[in-house]
Amino acid sequence: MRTAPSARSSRDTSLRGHVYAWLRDALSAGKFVPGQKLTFRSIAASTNVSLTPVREAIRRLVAEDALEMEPNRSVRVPRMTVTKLLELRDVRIALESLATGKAARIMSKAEFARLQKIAKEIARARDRGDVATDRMKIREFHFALYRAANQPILLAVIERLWLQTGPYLNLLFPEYIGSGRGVAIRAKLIRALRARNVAMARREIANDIRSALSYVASLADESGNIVPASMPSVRKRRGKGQVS
Amino acid sequence: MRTAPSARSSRDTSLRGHVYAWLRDALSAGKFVPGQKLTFRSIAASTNVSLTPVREAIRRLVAEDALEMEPNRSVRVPRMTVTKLLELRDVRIALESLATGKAARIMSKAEFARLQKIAKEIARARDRGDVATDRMKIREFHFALYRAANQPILLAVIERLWLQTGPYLNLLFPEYIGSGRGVAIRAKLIRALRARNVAMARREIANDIRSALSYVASLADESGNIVPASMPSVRKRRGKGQVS
DNA sequence: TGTCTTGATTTGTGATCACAAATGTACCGA
DNA sequence: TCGGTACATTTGTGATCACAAATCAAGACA
Repeated sequence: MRTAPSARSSRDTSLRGHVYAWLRDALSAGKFVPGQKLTFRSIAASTNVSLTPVREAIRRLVAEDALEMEPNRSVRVPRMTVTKLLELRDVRIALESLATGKAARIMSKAEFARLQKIAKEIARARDRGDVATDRMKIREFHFALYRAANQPILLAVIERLWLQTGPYLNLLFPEYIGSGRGVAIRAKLIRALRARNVAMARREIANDIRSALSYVASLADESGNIVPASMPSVRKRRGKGQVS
Repeated sequence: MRTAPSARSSRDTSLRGHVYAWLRDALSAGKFVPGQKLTFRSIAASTNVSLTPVREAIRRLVAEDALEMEPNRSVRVPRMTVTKLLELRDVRIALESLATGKAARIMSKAEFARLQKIAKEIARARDRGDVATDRMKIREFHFALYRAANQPILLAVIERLWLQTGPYLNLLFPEYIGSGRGVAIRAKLIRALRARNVAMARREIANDIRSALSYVASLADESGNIVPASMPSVRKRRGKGQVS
């Protein structure tokens, strides 16, 4: 297996690293309600550690824009808006095109094969309706590609952006995913990579990101807010973290 | 005056914010030797605070890749290499071109004027050989432009990248700066912006970054390391943080 | 009923302490 | 002279405490 969601903090044995991973995974999985306030002590209780490591973990997430810290010094799960999502879309297109272009030039046969294999696994998971591994494999596909570019700084920036896009990619299921748009693009992408056609590879990855995130953006309500799927039966005590 | 180096942490009255700003400015100014190990207690002593806020400030810098944390849990000032610098160059080109393109579309007259004014101030500082304000104004010019793009996420990412490029831009003085290459590009850039010529504006900002950072990269020694200028008379006790 | 005030509680911040891992140093044997 | 071991010191980590700012909950008054 060895999924290793984040390549950078793999072997972090510290408590702070543990809390960080716990929070990051919870955020990615959409286990928090956007706008929800997180208190240090409640997280400390959930993870069975003292305040100290919790504080440092939260501070890191804040630095990565995965959490927001308000002037009144309370931390909240960021809300997603169309504006923000479209901005993330454009930044991701710029950076992931760059990474794809670099990868197209230097990828090895083994890396082509790995991509192909992951694409097959995505198709298989999709056939049996396994949304969880479908999502995981999509992420794996993208990062296998970007890692092949051999650009650690670029990779780190892209990882942070994915952390922000976080749970909202769940909204692609089942409609967008079912449309087969992603499959077609991925096929063309692999073909372009194999041919070392840099321009075409860049175009395809850009298409993939653009169509997916534009679709998610189209799901916004009238006030521009976007609510992630797979949420934990929304808390009764509304009003607290909601409209502000 | 009101320089406000980082728009995000402007009004941070906390001790941790103070330490963060202190460290960030010291890093940007090249007051630390690359590879130098920083101890929590020494920074706490320098800033007259306890370990707690120092730890959180350092953690933030680490998250922003402005400091490195080794597996043996010691934090060091990152060393710059040609490889890293060229990667930063390409990422910066991608993102700052994007920001410039957006800005070109929506900039107001007032913002054009502000850019023009800063360009004049750069020229004036240069005439009197004032390197310090020259550098500061160049930064101001770029960020006035990027801020005009009205893309907060993009701006935050760009800020982090500049933090990494940090003191190495000092190496542009006096040779590259004296070549007048930057001045010519900036003039064309402003013209393109005024004409709302997106493609040309993007091309010019890309040229600016590419030529500047490629020049810095050319200053690397035979082993690929790059040493910043304006350093504090290198510590006698070598061997500690040097070649490893 | 709605608004302001007052007091109780929650919550983030910073300092301090204890401890273990990492580092440095002196001493020993080959 | 070189390599390794034992001990002392430094240094990051995590827990705990004190405190002030923020938040909440009643109660008073209009």
